Amino acid sequence: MNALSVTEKNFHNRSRVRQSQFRKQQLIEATIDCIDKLGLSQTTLAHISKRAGVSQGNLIFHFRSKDLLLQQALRHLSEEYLNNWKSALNKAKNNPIERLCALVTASFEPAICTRKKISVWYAFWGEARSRPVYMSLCGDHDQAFSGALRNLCHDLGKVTNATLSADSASITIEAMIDGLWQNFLIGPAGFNRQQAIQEILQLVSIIYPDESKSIQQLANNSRGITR
Amino acid sequence: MNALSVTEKNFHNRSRVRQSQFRKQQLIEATIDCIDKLGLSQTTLAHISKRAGVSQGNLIFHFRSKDLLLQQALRHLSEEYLNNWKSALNKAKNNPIERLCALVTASFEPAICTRKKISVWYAFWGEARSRPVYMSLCGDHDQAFSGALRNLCHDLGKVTNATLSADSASITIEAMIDGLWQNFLIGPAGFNRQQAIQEILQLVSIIYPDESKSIQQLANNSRGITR
DNA sequence: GTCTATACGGTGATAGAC
DNA sequence: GTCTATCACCGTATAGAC
Repeated sequence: MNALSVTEKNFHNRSRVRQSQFRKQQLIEATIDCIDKLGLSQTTLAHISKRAGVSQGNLIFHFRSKDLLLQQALRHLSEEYLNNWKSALNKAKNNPIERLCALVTASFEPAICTRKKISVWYAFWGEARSRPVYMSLCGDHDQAFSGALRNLCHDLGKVTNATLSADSASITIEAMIDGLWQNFLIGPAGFNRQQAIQEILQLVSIIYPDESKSIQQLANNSRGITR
Repeated sequence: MNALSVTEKNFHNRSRVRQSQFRKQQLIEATIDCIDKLGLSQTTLAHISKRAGVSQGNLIFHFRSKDLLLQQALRHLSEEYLNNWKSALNKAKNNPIERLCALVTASFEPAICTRKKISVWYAFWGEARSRPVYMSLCGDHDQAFSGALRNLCHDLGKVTNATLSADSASITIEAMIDGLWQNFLIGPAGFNRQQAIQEILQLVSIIYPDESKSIQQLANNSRGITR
């Protein structure tokens, strides 16, 4: 085996791998669609394959079993969520209140916060107790987020007045985010992302009253962006 | 048919109805256990009947179909939840802040707030989009609660200082309750009801800062009771 | 009301051609 | 990689005895 053939092989492997990855992504999307539309209990390989426009055998070929396919779907959502808030945090300036607002509003960005995806999250959460795999996939994303939020609240508590302890602030803010998410699923009809962001930033404002003006500014900016 | 026979018939009917109701309740409990332990997607008549100690045919006899059984299970949870906060509200004094605290802490009473029941709620929410029946069963309970909460926040806003508008306050408090519930399912290991109540009352305190002392008193009382 | 036995359809997964 | 054909199983629901 000479150098050239190795390069060629790598090239082709990579290309194949990429195509395979792309196909997998596509099948995962179809799976998520089905879970949203049918619920986990009625999501079958038949439905998924039909929606994806491939054969049932093809699904098994790519994921080995239905179980692993569902796990990959959850993993996909989880990583997407993780990447989203991490990049939001990276884009934010070093100012702690800006970082907090960035983290907090990230959960309501259009890429993450859709009725479909939230519905699928709930489907998995509903089975999390019976499937440790789901639980750990959910738990990992959750712990990282909680940790980042808690750190920011601690930092912020050192530089500005707070009406709650750092730990309480982070628990409160996170619970509020989760609760607002639920509104997209079973809440009032007109509820939307702008409203969610507005409410959560108001909450941050009453936790850190001295920062309310800068928070208001950030809110105005983000409103401009998301429109 | 004379008067006596009618009375007798009513008596026997009532007795039978009651026994039947009791049996149904028992079967619903088994169903909830299964949804918690297995998830909705693996909850089968076989598992439920085994857990309840009856035959599979018996289940169908009482509920006509698996679908209706699941609906009854959800309805059971929903009514239990509704009755719980309504009776908490009835027991509370007329003082608006006490009423708000009663409503808010009701969601964390031991009868309602167990890991098992929360897990089952999530299972149903996860299928709510695909099953309009579930959605409306969830939505009804939710709307009544939201309405009561909103009214209380409006009343309270008239008699005391508030850092949020009445509408925002009620949205925030409700989201916080929902988000705290999620902590029981996938949150940190040590999370418990006392902590949840403490956090939610702190939130109420910073929304209605002038009431924080009386809220603190109520918190101490409830801690004594729940221990 | 409760049981057992059974019908029937759908489900995940395999085998093998292309 | 993708398909079709096929299998073995498990799910709900029914029928009918007790």
